[in-house]
Amino acid sequence: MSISEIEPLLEHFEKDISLSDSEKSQIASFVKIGNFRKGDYLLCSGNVCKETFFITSGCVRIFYRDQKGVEHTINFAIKDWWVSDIKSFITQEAADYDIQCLAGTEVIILPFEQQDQLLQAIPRLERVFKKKLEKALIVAQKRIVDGFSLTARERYLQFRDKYATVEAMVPQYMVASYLGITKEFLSKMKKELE
Amino acid sequence: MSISEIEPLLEHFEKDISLSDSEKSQIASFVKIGNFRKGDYLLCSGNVCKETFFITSGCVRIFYRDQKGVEHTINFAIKDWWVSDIKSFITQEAADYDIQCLAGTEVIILPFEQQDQLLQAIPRLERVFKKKLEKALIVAQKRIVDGFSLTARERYLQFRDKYATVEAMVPQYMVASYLGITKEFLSKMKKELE
DNA sequence: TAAAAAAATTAATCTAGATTAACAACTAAA
DNA sequence: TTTAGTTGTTAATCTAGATTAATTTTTTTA
Repeated sequence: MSISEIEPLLEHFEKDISLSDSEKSQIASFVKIGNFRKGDYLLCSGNVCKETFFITSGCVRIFYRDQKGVEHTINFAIKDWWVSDIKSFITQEAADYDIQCLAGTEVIILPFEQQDQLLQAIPRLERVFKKKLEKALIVAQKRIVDGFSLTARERYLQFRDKYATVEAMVPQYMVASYLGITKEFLSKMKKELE
Repeated sequence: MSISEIEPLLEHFEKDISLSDSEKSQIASFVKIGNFRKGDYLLCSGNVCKETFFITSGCVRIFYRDQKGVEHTINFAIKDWWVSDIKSFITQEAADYDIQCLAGTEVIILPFEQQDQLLQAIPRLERVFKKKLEKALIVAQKRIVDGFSLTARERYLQFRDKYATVEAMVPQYMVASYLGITKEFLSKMKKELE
């Protein structure tokens, strides 16, 4: 890959650390570009998650399909976010989750083996990846607590507030599955809210 | 601290990386020992979380007290687990959560400033801390999904299975608050399960 | 050892949100 | 421009789990 093609990723890294030109080309040599259409899967549960994706445009969701076939959205990801099934990626075992594009989506792909090499080549990046994990954990803990302490309505209002961009990009029934409620109930709630 | 006093922490680290004797004494110089009685707070919400705790004996829980004063248990921690309010610890801003001892508890304390120094002194430890974060994130994501896809009964059975040790150490109403149900409902469920 | 405090149980009643099912609106392709 | 697929709405009914409140059991402390 050329440096210009992975500019969004470099900018993302440079929020936390600064990079020399040679480091930039090193990074470019470890990643590749992916282009996907709406509906495409970046990962299917049951397969091993062999790469992490950095979204440069579009929108994806990661979700779990339960025993009854009901889908539960774990997260949406848009521009400047990372996605993967982290458990599968780390252990290189079968994934529990699916990752699906909700629009035409461009990603920068960091394969498992290259991630190791990348971190060996530029150990300062450890900090960046660590921060990413910390942030994700804080958000996940908050979501657990919110699930316990807030009503569906309060969770929806909070979501609408914080993720307006996402709400505009995804079908309503996926928002419901992110909030942990049925699409019917979300529809009812939205009507009440006018 | 002497090396022998922090043996459990060293063993914990040595699951992932090996340490020289001089590194061990370095570690010892960064941490201190804490001894708390049942009911004591390691952290009160509103204060800054100035340290991470590594539990060597006893049991603690981290919980959130909501607007109505209802407590929601985010996690229990026993021997060989770390606890802190990670958001507050990282940002050094006021904590949202409380950490309370549920029994006489011995901890090894790693203060905020010393963590930095420790990681600078022994950069290989970054990997250990990263693994810790990854594991915590995987568990948290699973918990979100379980909250959406399982009944209270299924969640309880799973908890009982996985955390039998913890269940034996903590009052039932805290298990309920971990599962996201009321103590009354847990009591009813347990009766049905016989 | 009694008294007080903390934890657990029970049962009746209530409700947020699920389920079901029919229908309507929108989108996209042929 | 029709057809089929996808997404969203509405309304009736149902239920897992909450709430309330009284009572019992267990633990702690004096």
